[in-house]
Amino acid sequence: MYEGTSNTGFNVQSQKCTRWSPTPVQLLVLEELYRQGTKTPSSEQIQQIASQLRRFGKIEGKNVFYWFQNHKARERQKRCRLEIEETASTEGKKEHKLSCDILKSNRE
Amino acid sequence: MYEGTSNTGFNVQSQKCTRWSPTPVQLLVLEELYRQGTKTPSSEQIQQIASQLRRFGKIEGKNVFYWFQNHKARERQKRCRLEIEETASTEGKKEHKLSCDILKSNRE
DNA sequence: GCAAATTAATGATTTATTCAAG
DNA sequence: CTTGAATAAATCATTAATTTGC
Repeated sequence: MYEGTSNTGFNVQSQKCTRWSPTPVQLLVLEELYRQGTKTPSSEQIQQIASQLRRFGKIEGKNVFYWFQNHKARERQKRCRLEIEETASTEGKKEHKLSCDILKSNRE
Repeated sequence: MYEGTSNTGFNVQSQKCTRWSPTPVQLLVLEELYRQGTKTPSSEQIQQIASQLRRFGKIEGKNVFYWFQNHKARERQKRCRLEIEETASTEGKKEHKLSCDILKSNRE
């Protein structure tokens, strides 16, 4: 894992320059931006977002950049995992129309 | 419980149910399947489960589909009641207004 | 004990997302 | 950029538990 685990109890997470993590409000705003269509912001957008979010806590452009990159990747991973899970029993994509058929019977 | 104790004894399961509800045995089997890893069954699985469970009472594929959807969602709800950030009481309103500004400026 | 009234569970619908065809 | 496929989240609606007064 990380290096400073043992030794005397220096709290790596508390005050010094550990890795950035968003404050709750920053996270809320980032998620909202993502939802509204900002998936891969340009560097201009990144700087703008960072400077406005700086009001809620320390943040840099690269943090914003990484956040969007990671968030997009993880959303994709999540969906991939679900789809694989779903089709695990059958192999192909042939069973992908599943629930629609099932539901259609009583859907009028 | 289920059957009426005395003279009002209409069999609840037999005739006049608008919406399905699982018999105890059906519920046990569904829960066991879920516990064993069937979270979002494919349509094939759904049909198999339904026809096996039909032995214990009236049931359709869509009932199975809905049951897994609801069960998964509600299990998740009960396991995820942390991180209520929404409004941090005093700071909440002020920060919310500001985040709206941020979103507006970045929207287009 | 038993139903009417009320509350808690949960089945069924609708809505808002996601990724990735086309 | 638009749209298809497929949810999962949010919501609606009805059933079962329970509370309550008699």
